[in-house]
Amino acid sequence: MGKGDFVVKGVADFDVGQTLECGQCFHFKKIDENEYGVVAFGKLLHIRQDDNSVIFYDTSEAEYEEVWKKYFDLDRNYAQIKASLLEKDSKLKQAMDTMWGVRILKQDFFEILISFIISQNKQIPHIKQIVATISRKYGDYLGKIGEEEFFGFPSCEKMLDITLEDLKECKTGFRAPYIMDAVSKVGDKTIDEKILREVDIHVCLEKLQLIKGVGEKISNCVMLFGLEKREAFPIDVWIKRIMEFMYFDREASKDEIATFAKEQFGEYGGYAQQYLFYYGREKKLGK
DNA sequence: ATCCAGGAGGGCC
DNA sequence: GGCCCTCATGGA
Repeated sequence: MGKGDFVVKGVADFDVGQTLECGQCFHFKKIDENEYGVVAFGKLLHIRQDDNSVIFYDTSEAEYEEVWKKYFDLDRNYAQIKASLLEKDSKLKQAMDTMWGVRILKQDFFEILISFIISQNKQIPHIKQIVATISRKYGDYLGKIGEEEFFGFPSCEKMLDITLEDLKECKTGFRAPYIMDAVSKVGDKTIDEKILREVDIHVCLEKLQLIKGVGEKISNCVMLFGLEKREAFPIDVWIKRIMEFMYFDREASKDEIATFAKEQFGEYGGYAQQYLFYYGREKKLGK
């Protein structure tokens, strides 16, 4: 009764583990080595990779084309992106060669917005836990892989009914009123995804920061991971340390780093950021 | 135990 | 503008 498995062979510049574990996504569960359960856009995917062939379990070709190929950004030429970055900056080579299989996911705007509001002053495992709790309590049940149950992230409409107390029960702490504000502003179209996609990065940054608890860093994450603005360059504590270590050899302000990154990486800022973030964090650069 | 985590708001100067 | 404190919670 399954749709059958869909297998993609000969994929380049893609590693499912690296792509999911690099810190851009909080809604997945590792099943085994190179094998994951992933939730996105109200669907559950069971995926596994063996070298350059990727198995999408119980997935039709149509669903792959419509949903997962886009989600994993598989129709983009990363070899060209890497070459362009390297042409200007050979320092990226080691990070890029190590994290060669990272692709930037095209995730849902609303889920990314709420997830990165949650992310402030928290470690990645705990962010994942809170996203899972909110999904379990307020999202739709999507199925299970083994004993693990998966739930979709609730829509904005559904979250409009949630109270501050409900959110605090999900361990969101001082972020609860921030989430309430985001839900309300997306709900009444003060924040409109369609418009945000059309405007340039500076206007987008301003609009996103109308939400309480959303500053420059979270806005840049939302633009990069949820609005496909790949020039965005989020600067968090890690990227700050890594950039200081690799390019400044001294302390540098976030503004200074942002200006440098724009000049150095340009339209590929988001890709550079992701390779550097993941590599630097794994190697504990600058710590 | 104290410190810190993919930050941001608010008060102060 | 910059600097400092605080926010709720859990892991090292």
